[in-house]
Amino acid sequence: MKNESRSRFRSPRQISAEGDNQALDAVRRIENAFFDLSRPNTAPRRILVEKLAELARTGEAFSTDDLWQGLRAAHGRIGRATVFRSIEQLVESKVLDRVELSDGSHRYRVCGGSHHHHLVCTMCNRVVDFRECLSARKFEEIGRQHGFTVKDHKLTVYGTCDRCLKSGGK
Amino acid sequence: MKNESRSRFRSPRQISAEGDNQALDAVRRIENAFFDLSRPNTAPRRILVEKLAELARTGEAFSTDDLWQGLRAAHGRIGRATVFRSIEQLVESKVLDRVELSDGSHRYRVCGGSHHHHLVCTMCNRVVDFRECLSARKFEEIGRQHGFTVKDHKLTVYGTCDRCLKSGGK
DNA sequence: ATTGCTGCAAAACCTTTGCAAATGT
DNA sequence: ACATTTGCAAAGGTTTTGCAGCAAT
Repeated sequence: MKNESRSRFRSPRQISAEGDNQALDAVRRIENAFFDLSRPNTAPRRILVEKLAELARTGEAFSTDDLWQGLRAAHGRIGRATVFRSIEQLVESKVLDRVELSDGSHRYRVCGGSHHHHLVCTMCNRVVDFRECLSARKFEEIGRQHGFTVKDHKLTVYGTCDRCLKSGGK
Repeated sequence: MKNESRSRFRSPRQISAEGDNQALDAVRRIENAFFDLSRPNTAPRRILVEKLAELARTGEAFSTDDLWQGLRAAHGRIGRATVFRSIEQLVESKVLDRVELSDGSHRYRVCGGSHHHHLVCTMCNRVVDFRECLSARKFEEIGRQHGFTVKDHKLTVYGTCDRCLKSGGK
């Protein structure tokens, strides 16, 4: 079993300290989300936390199937249902974001704690965060104009990332 | 088997129509969308146009199943597949908008020709348009900051409409 | 006559559910 | 011991696909 030290994992290339902090923060938030909901610290959950921490570090977006494959590759014998149930809980706990791709399918992503939205490459499905948004006042105003009490919002921007542009428009 | 990202290109831009008679305009745009893609003016399509014109008038959001049920009630003998294929084409042609509800499911909606976004009631799933948005310059800037060429975006606001608020919290 | 659409049914896809067995506390 | 979670398999719901027949041009 792995001993969780605070030392850094080997990083393939230099990643900003901010990124590492975010990943560490993510681990804490993932663990909290699980422990808030229930007691048992089970093997599948430890593996999940480990995997999600890795995904938090790289910022990769993944499908439920990606995650399932990754988990069983790392540890075999993990049920699909467990993955679905965990993802559901973690989305609920605001640890994961559900991102809608341009084709209508979904990916998940370990999200930083603060307000942000997503920029999605329509070719490679890479997802990147950004912070720009309308002001809270603007949203209230939109609600007021139509008789709604605004609770939440989602802004997703679609485009092509420079990697894909370079590697031939296709 | 993997879910290969299907090459689904989004069509360029929407036509600025801004007409007040949105329903009539919608009929024209629906017909154009069909005729642009193919020649045959078939019975199912005429029924579809009729039904969609009605939905444009009421501004109602509908699921694929809603539409299928509505069509067969109105005319019987319409295949599910035909409905799916038509919706796909019409979304492609920017005649229909795909709206994501707060639970992740989708509804469709005949959209006005001009730029707009959606305000969704999380209780009754009513959908309303609004025009507020970030400026085009802002989107370009977001893209530039992350090395993306921005093509499109989607802003969805979730809340509770006053009807639902009045009729008890639930 | 040719071309492309349509309905049907089957297949594929993705997600949820039921339950016995395993696991953590 | 007890409560909860897990894995499995089956079910559920939705969307896609293959194809023979049909309709429009």
